[in-house]
Amino acid sequence: MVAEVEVAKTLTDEIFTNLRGLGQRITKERELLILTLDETDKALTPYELHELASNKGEIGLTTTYRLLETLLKNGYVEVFLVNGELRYSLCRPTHHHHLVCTTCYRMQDFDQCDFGSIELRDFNSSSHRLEIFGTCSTCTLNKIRISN
Amino acid sequence: MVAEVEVAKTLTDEIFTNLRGLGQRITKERELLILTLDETDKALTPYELHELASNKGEIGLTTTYRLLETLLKNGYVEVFLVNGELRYSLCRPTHHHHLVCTTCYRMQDFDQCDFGSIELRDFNSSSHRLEIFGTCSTCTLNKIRISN
DNA sequence: CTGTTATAGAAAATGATTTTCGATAAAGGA
DNA sequence: TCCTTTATCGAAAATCATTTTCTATAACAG
Repeated sequence: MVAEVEVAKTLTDEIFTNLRGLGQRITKERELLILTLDETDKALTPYELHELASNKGEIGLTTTYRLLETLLKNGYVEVFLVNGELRYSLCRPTHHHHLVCTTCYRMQDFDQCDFGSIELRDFNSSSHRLEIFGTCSTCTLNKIRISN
Repeated sequence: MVAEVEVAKTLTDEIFTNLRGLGQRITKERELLILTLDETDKALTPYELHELASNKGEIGLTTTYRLLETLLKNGYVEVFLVNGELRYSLCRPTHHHHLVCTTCYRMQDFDQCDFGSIELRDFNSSSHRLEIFGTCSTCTLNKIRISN
């Protein structure tokens, strides 16, 4: 028996494949937007994503909104409400939580989570969300530097 | 020595006092809005709050937005992003979490929380948020009833 | 009761998101 | 490779939520 080599798919490839499987087309615009989302670890507003992607090719803002909606529906993007704005960040549709820097909007995954075990009375829980807000190490250093 | 009887203030009275302390005025409109928020256990959109309060008196939508902003700034209201909409719910400015019914938007407080103890590398955490989404007992019953 | 000033509310402005619709191009099949 | 089908694109208009502006009103301190 030949050992099957399981090639770890990148997240972007997984998304492309999944969207194609749903009968959707991978256009150069969508590819560009998804790659742009993947390259940053910040949670972006639709406008910011559009700006970033526009540096690499022509993209409409409408298209940006449409792609975010599609990704959201399929669990490949999460929305955060930070400082009153909605920000989007690429993710795998699996269980995880986030550290959100409220200064630079950089995100880190955070996997410690005990909530499978919590007992709830009279409530049929389907999902939960844990977000930890604060300042990342880079922004903490910058603040110290600025105040000196 | 006479034992002081500590009268437990209602949340609404606490808010009125606090706002007055900040030099703000308690108008009949603000009173109406705050009482309306207090009477429901649902998280409301600004529009819904305005509708509800309008049943009891004349209120402008602008005033509704302004009050929500003030309460938010002072920690007496929390915002939730549910099904793509922002919803507000009255709360005490203390540490707690929520069960959110994604069907009727009713909220319950939820106090079990171990996150004081979590160790984070390279992240200066200032706050966190835990939201448990699901279906409350009433909505669960309704769904069963409807499907039969 | 009176004066000061925060607040109310209508209307306009803004800003974000969605819809519309003709033109284009992705992907599957011949 | 070349069609054919049809999902997607993008510009513009429409919509919707929220904020700002401005003047009249009313809360509350003295």
